[in-house]
Amino acid sequence: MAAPDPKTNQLLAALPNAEWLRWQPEIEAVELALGQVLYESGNTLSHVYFPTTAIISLLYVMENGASAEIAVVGNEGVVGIALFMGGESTPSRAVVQSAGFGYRLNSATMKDEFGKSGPVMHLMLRYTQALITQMAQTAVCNRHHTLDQQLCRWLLLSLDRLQGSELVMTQELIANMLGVRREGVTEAALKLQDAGVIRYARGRITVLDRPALEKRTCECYAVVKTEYDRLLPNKLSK
Amino acid sequence: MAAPDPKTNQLLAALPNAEWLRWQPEIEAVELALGQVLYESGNTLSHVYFPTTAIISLLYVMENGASAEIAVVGNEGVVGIALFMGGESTPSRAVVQSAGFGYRLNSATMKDEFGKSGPVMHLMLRYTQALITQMAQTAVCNRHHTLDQQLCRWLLLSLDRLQGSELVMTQELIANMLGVRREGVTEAALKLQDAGVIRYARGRITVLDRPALEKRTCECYAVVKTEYDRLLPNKLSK
DNA sequence: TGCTCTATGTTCGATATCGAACATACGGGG
DNA sequence: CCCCGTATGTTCGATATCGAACATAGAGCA
Repeated sequence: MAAPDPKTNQLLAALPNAEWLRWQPEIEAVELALGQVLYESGNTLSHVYFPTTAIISLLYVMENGASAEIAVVGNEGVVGIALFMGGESTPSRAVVQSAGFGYRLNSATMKDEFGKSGPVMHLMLRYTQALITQMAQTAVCNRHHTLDQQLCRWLLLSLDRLQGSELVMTQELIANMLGVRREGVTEAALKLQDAGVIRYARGRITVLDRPALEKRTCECYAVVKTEYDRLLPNKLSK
Repeated sequence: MAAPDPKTNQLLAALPNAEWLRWQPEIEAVELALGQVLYESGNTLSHVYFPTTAIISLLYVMENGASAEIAVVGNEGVVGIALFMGGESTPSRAVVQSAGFGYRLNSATMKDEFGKSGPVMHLMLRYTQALITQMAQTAVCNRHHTLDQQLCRWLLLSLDRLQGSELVMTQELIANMLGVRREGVTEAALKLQDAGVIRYARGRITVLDRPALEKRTCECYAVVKTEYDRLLPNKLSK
């Protein structure tokens, strides 16, 4: 399978032509395998990644090895904001949650472009604000909502970043993302399957009834979605 | 009580002299009363606030009225990052958690200064990255740690933003911040009081043994603290 | 002094999730 | 075709927190 058009990534697509022409020779297509680690907690970043068909999880791994997903990044975003935020690293890990393709840009070029201020900077910052909303809402959701609701939210956020309606993802992995036990995910997923909302088998989950998922999830999904739409309207992609 | 030196705020203190001289005529001292709302979810921000002695909570209020604190901002930071991130608003509310003073700058000036790129931008972005870490860690903590641990984390984060070791804060308010029931806070606080770590009475909490708090809290406190220290070293304040 | 409001303390059963152990079952490689 | 590893299903007691109701007690004010 060949790498998709770079403009499949919405941030790359939103670049004004002048910037895009400057970047074009620098960006590099990469295939991202399930489980691949794009950066490790505390390490200096060598590249930023613009996913096209892959989905990346930002997760925090605790001292005892348990983990929790802080945010998820797909073709709407970029992995490695610490680079242009000025911190160079973050205390989280970026892991490929769904295999696919993306493009990467070396850190020096990214920082150069960002430093020119202008449209690249504003685009990156608006995206970062949307990401902040996702993180904040994850905190709220972890506090107040049931595992059933959170699973729906997670499925919807993943779905929004995929082409079809099938996720290649075991319950075990979802449990790691949500920071709960695998058995809990099994129970919640069973309810959804019994209700005809999803169907799954051995690491493949198919969403059959998206509206039903939206009915079952908490307000957090809509808050995040609305904020992404507001900050990164698709008009930009034209 | 008079307003403290603006440079009590570490971001203002870290400004290079040229920027500081430009800002000085523009910043305005404000007294911030307990419970005062600096901005409301979704509203366009008219100012950014640099707390000196006050502490501000960023919290998300759910549809059903329950709330959860996403992050806390004291004299190390600034309230209203959405302004320079480009979003103008956020789906959260900023409330004064501890009365005190601060300075504010109107949004036009802030955006102007930020747009000049240079040191103001980099400072604001590094701060924003630290804030992102705090939010991310709040999500992790909400998922994995006990109320006892979270109360300790919360007390420590507040303490770091105060002068003395006394917090003016009822258990009811702490419960709102943490997104738990008041009774839960009472139980956790009782354990701490029985252990001689804190003492409290009718809305005043005194921390007697800070090291003990640090022993009882989870790793989240240290992660956040370390990241703030890394991104905003005190060298800047000189 | 006494009243009243607010802050804190206590108890109860209900519920969600955990932790662990074990059962089933699909599917690819030999 | 069978075996084995991985994915999923099931159960049980333990625990943390919830939700609600009620008890106590300091603090300010009439």
